[in-house]
Amino acid sequence: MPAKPSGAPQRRSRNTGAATASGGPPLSLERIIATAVELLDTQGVDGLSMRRLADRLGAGAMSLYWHVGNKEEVFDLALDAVLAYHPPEAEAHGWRANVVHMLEDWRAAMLRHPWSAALLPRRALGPSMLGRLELLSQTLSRAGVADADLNVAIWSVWNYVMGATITRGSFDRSPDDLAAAQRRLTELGERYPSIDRSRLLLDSDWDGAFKKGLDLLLDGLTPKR
Amino acid sequence: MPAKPSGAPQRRSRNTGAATASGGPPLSLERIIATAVELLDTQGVDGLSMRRLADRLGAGAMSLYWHVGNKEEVFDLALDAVLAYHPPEAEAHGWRANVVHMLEDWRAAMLRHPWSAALLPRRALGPSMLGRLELLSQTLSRAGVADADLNVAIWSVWNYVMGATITRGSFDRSPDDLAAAQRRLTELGERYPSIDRSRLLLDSDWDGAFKKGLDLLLDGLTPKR
DNA sequence: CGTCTGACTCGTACAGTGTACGAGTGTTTG
DNA sequence: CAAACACTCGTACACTGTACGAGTCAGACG
Repeated sequence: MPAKPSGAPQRRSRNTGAATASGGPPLSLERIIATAVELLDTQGVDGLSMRRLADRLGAGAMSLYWHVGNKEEVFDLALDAVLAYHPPEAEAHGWRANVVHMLEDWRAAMLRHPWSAALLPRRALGPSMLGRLELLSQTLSRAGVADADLNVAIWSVWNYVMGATITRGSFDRSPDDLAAAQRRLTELGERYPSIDRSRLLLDSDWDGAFKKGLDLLLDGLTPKR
Repeated sequence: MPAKPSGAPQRRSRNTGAATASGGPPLSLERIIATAVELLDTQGVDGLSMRRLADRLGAGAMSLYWHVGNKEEVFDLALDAVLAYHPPEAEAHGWRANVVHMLEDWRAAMLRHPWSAALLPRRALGPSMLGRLELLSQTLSRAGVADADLNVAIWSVWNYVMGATITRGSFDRSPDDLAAAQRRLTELGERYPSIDRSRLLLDSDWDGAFKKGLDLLLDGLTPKR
């Protein structure tokens, strides 16, 4: 029996210097995840296959499975890596600025890595997301939101950002798709006149709308001062 | 040359009565999509393969490709089928009730078909979604939202529902997963004290929180009366 | 009647996928 | 030295989406 208990994969990565067959740097969980993120950024969700990932690492496909239980875990870890939050060290701008910073950082991270929006609904909450939730929870609580309203407040803000990011992410497609959308929209002008008139899908100031809506929400959720 | 121009797949479905090899009812786009939804409901996103779908229809796998361009299109059509909105015929409850009804119906549909949340971020807006957007746009506009604020209002509400549904969807997992989550959460109580204290992930009254948050948003977005 | 055209079905084949299995390597420990 | 460990990886298998082309049948046209 070699090792590899499937119940709790170990991923110790002591990495005592053994290089891969092609002489590249040794495999490690960090390197695997970093390369996975790279691959996802350049090729999208469907572009990530275990073989391609291994190739980029100069390793055999099955070598990955020593460090990782299965492909899903690669997705989980890549997602979590990309969503990690490092709050700014010097801050005294008040609770609201902190919350807004964290949420905008979240949104920015997901837009920087568009595949994350497609992955998020499938995966459970990883440490990064839990950390953000915890921060949100603490900050709102400290801002004076009553315990009875806290959960509503947290989820409202959370959901808003989640939805805004996912919606937004589904709109920056390739120029081809964009041209097609333009064509289709004018053709559909009669069927969807109000959407057409407001140029909802075309001219929307996403970032501005995001910020405005968030402000409104926070105004409504926290005790007025 | 048989036919089948790949540029614009035809899917006419004249269906002159030719039955499938196994004697079942003939293939048609409607039957394919309905069965696809069935399969997605019972087996999830990964459970839908062209071969399985064809088997359920009593047809050969490649027969599907006469009616459908590729697998992605099956996803698109299934998603759109599930998200179609049929507003109640008799309504005079005012604009707000109409908006709320449509949004709750949307949320209910997505929770009834959990795979839809995973699919939505990947696909463009289909007719059903556009129809809902159009309705939302018209209703808010008629309710007195100024043109300048209209897009912000639409997207805020939209994003809220989207996020709420996706978040919520990622929490009703199998009993196994739920037990595991419970175990993990108490273990993580020290790392995420505020989440733990508020029992944010466990006891949350999702439906109540959804409605409250939505009310708050609508209050903030529409002219006060 | 024969032939033709188009609608539709489907068997085969191919390249690609995730990963189970087990043999291999080199290092550390007893 | 031997045994245990940490790790790598080639082969194999079941399964995927779908390109290709042959096959079936209904109705139209001569």
